Amino acid sequence: MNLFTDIRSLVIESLDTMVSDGTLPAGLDLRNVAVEPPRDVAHGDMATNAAMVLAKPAKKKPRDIAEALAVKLASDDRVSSAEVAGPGFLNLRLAASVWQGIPKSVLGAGLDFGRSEMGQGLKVNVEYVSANPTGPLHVGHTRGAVFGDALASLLDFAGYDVTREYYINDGGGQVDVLARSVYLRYLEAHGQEVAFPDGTYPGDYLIDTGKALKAKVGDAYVDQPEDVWLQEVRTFSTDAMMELIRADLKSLGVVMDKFYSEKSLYGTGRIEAAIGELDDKGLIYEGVLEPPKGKKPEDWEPREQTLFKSTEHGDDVDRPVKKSDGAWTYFAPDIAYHYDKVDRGFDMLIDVFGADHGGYVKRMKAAVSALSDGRVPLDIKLTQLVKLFKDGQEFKMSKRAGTFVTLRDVVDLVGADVTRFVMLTRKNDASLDFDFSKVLEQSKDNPVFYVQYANARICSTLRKAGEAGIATDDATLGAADLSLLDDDAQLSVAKKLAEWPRLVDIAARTHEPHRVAFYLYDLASDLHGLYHLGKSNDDLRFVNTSSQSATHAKLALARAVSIVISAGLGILGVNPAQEMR
RNA sequence: GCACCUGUAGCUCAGCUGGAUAGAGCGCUGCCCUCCGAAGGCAGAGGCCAGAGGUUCGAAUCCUCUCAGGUGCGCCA
Repeated sequence: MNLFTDIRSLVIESLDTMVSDGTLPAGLDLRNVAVEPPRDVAHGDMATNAAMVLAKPAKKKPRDIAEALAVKLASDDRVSSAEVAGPGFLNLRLAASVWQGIPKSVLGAGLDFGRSEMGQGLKVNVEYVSANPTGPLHVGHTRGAVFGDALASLLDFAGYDVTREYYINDGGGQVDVLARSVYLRYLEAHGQEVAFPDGTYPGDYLIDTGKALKAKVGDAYVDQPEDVWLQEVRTFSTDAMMELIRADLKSLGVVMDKFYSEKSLYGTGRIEAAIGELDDKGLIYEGVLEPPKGKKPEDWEPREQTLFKSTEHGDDVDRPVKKSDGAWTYFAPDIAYHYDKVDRGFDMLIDVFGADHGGYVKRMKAAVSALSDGRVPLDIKLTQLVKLFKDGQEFKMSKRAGTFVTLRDVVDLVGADVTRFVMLTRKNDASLDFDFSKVLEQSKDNPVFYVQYANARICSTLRKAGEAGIATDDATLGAADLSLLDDDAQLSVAKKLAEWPRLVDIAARTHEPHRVAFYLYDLASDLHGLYHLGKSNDDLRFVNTSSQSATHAKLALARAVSIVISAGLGILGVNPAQEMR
């Protein structure tokens, strides 16, 4: 249920009757008619812009439309008043019983309250992380992982059929580099002195992989030429790295539905098929690209390459799919991979990239647009960088300085819950400050704590009530007489709860899970405020033994808040704490 | 040079398919614990929404240009 869409339906129905009784002309476009919470609570519970939107096409004054509409709306039981205000807003106040019914709805639906049909079961593929399998995940990947995972959960909650996917870049030159690096560690495991030249990965994390290789093949590759061992060591190494990465992700609570290997595209004709598809559409040609103006590479030479005419689908320049030596560029398998996603029947694709891949967005969209004839939308979300702080001091990551921070470091230090929540307290396209000291602080300055604390408070209150002999199970609370919730402070919390389904729709539509985090903070704030009113007003104390029925009603409201916090945190992948320690 | 992202209170940031007097936290000032968790609450001060044009009933939001910061720009992925 979503009260805002319910009331919007009522507005639309009323407008329809106004059409049939001749107040409004037929054939009006009602799509821009909105029912929203007003910014200022003094304006009522909901406002509609219907009169202003329709004034011009209906050739009527907005206030005239609004007044006629007000009469219609006021006749509905749910509406207690409808007033024309400002330039033609219609401010609605809903009957207290509507708000009093919200906790009951929440208790009835449980964690599914707010679940939406918006997605209509459409198949969505969310691709995220997709880090090169050459080492452990670092902080930058962490943000992408959390963002993608929360977005996937959000879309699931909004009624989409979601697949979480990781694209393994195991087909390019960097896995050769990995294989050579592991080979050096392998030699080291055999007691040889090794040096790591430029173009190899000197990180300690490959020591174990080298030993594991030794355990598997013994000395079979020692002092052998590269063509003997490269292919096998490459497979062995990428498998090992993916095992590492899966474990890293798992420590964050991220579990993928599918890992898709780039390598699996080679030698199977799939790249050729994808490029062939583009060729059939007349989008592939041989040509020479202009050098970028103002930043000409020093070794620039005009060379003929196979190009994709991405400019026909919104890109700025055409992009090479083959190198001048005839080998595929990295773009070609990416095209094939996205072609495969389209082929698997997804209705919508989402890619989550780091901001440093921003230059890649237009060509990828162009490719999907071309391959699906514009049928399948691709949204690419870029996650901006994470700046690390300790005690307010920024420190830069540097492998050389030993301040390279991995995902695992972060999770070990502050925990998966804190990591996830903090990563979502900023819009994806804004950079994020992550202060190791601050995120562990137990104060309202720390939103993770603040939201957790609200839930813990409710759980504590319910526990206390139970100890006082008051039944606190959901069935009892759901049957409470909620008309006893008649204070404005209580009703405004119920109103905030009623916004949850609407927020889910907005966040899912905009692909912005951070909205959930901000909503939860607001809800927590309302709860804390209401809680404190109980300090000075016994009637507002959740547990007040002088009236058992009122206590049940108030606990129903509190429990409903707890349920929505739990559901919201669930989307973010954060555990709702029952108590603070 | 071009593309993308960002610019909102002293600081860090929200701001709904364009809506009414632009919000929150920190910091600052002043209050509130015999009582459900004060790890909290209430109130106050603080704004040219980077700047300039435009679109319209109405713009922080959409369009154009300018400025500032970030990211990237064939044969790396």
